[in-house]
Amino acid sequence: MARQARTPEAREARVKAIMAAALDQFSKVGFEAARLDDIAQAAGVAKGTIYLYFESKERLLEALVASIISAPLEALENSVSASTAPASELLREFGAFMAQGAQDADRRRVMHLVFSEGARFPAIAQFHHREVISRGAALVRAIIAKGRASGEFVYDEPERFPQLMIAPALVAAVWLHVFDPIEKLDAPALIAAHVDMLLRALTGRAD
Amino acid sequence: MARQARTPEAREARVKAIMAAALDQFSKVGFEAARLDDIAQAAGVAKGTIYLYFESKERLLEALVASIISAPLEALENSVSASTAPASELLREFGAFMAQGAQDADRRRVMHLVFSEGARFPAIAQFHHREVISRGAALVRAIIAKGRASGEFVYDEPERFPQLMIAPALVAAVWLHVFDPIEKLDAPALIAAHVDMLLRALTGRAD
DNA sequence: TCGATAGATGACCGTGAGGTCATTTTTTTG
DNA sequence: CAAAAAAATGACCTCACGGTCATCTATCGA
Repeated sequence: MARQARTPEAREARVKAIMAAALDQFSKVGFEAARLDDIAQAAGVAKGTIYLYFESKERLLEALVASIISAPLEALENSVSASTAPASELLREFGAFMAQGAQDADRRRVMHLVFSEGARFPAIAQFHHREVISRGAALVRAIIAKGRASGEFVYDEPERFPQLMIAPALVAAVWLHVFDPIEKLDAPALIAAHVDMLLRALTGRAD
Repeated sequence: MARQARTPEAREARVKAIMAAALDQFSKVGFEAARLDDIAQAAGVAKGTIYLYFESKERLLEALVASIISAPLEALENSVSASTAPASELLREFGAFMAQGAQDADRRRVMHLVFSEGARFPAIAQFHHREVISRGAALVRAIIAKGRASGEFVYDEPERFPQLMIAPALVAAVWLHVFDPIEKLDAPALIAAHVDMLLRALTGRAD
């Protein structure tokens, strides 16, 4: 096995390789069933090496989930708060963001992991709720409030239940993992249809 | 430990007890982590007894998932096909059915199990798709087609993506399992809001 | 060039769980 | 009531995996 120079970059690359391999395994066989030996092998390191970077299998999962979330939501938040576009346009942007997320296998796999194992790992559920769910919900609420204020939207139920906006992303994540071999799903089209429907309901018009 | 007479009823009761205990454990700690010893103890039998009724842990999971599905969907199908009510009424009925499902902890737990472990157990994913997903989708399609035919509905995207109708049930199942300790969700209200929104989009009216 | 130090390794340990089966208990039968 | 049959039991076997740590290796400072 080739050894690398001990630069910080090499260290980071190694951590990334371990996390990528772990996501692979966790996602494929589940957290419990995933074997550290396999993860180590896939990452090109020895099992002991994993313990130089992560305290335990559970911490590895946590670090992994945290690492995937990162910047994208923040970019959307900035874009939305800076924009002067009509609320319907912002909702479409949100939809495009979800569609993009649905295309990204890593993000989908992390989502599915959170939904599958989150109940058993409060730290992960908490983190995901704080960093993704609640931020996404706030964004949806802000957009709808804006549309209501401008008179563009005449209906505000989804402001009470922002989950209704995010639902198709969840459906896509679950479907692509569980039912895709049985029946294919065009996730971006699903999300687009959902946004379309939402806008019809919100504006009361067929545009 | 009390022994029971060997009537068929006793046998069935024992099978049910084992499956109930198994659902408990699988749902609480996941399939892999669930221990047969615990399931046996909770069911009031010895571990060996489980193997008199189920070939393996995996078969136990399959039997369990299959057993929960049962009749309720069929009742809804019959009710819908017999009804002469307007399509919007039928959609609300479907919503009520989902809301009821969201209240039933066992059904929710099975749903969550399927979504969590389904990818690893093709038999389960296949079964659930055939017995629940595709039947639910067909029902939604039929209702919307009826509404379109009668001129009641002026929009048909959800006919292409019946998943959009079912989405909030999935959201509810996942949310109640993963995020409920962090943020409560009123699942029936969520579903009602969703149906309301769907109807606005479908009819083009604010009723 | 040569210790010294930090990093990496993988054989090994302990534990715990799925599954088996000889034994025990209950029921049935003659 | 006794003996045979069926059902239930739980101690035990096997094996695999998370985690450890003595050993080895690469890098670096002098």
